[in-house]
Amino acid sequence: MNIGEASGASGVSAKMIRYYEQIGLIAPKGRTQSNYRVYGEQEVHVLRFIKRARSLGFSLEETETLLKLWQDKSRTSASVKEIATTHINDLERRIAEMQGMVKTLKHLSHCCGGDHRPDCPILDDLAGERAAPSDKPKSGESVA
Amino acid sequence: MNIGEASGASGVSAKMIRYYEQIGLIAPKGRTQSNYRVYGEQEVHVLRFIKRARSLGFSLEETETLLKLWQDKSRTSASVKEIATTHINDLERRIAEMQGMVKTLKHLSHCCGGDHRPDCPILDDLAGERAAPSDKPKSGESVA
DNA sequence: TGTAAGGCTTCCCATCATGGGAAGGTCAAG
DNA sequence: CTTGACCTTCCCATGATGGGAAGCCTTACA
Repeated sequence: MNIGEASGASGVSAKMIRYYEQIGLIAPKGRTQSNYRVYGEQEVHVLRFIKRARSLGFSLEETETLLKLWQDKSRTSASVKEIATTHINDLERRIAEMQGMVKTLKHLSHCCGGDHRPDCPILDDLAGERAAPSDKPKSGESVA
Repeated sequence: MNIGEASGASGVSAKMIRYYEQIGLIAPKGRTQSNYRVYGEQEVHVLRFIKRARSLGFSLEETETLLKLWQDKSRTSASVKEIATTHINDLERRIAEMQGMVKTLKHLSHCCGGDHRPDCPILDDLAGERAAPSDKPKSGESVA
């Protein structure tokens, strides 16, 4: 299988397959005489594993760890679960951060006329003219 | 005011102040004879505006637009509100995406013993051995 | 007044994951 | 044998930020 076919079979772009090889995440089964990368079912399976891990938001570093655990038959499920749990916490933290932004922005938008006049609570807030007291009850601590 | 003082007064790192200048977002009031950047209250105000916009998740490009609107006294609040609304939608889309990941991961984690044994539904899912049917009712469409 | 510390300058590099594109070799079909 | 589609490597770009080096400037202190 050429890289193009492996790409089609795995959903990972050829560009990314080469990149994953470069960073040591994967390797082709071999090369043809003309230096073309050759892949088999095994390699495509690994690529699909990576794609799925990425789609769940794992970084390539985490994905690499998961990949090693997958291939290590003596792993413990606890070691995998720990990575997943850490990742869940990370996602939830980022979600909460963005939800805070949304909450503030919705409040400001609600207060903004959205008409032809220049008066705008959104700009007032950005400029530091406190027009949205409900979000920042204490000091000027950033949301992010 | 030197860049260091402007940084302290605005909460934007000196590194970032220089970068914002480089991309044309801001400019110092001037330079000293020895080529030091000089800032005034006005510039610090702009830096704080940028910082607040960033903390609400606006990109630098959006921030630039907001900054121009802020300085344009003939703007309409509708134009500002539109940017905010677009940004809210973007944030909500990303939040939903991550919530999907969390949902799947929590389900998998819940199914995972987290013990010393190697059996792990999380890895099984990544490997494509469908152990978590509740998330992917139809085809193999990625979450992301 | 000399010197040392610390601040400023520019320039280059790294991150993270991905894509674009150029220059050139290879393969398969016509 | 040519043409087009594929492959190779290499370089560059993204977005926002930080690190660090080399060298100049300023301030404070002895």
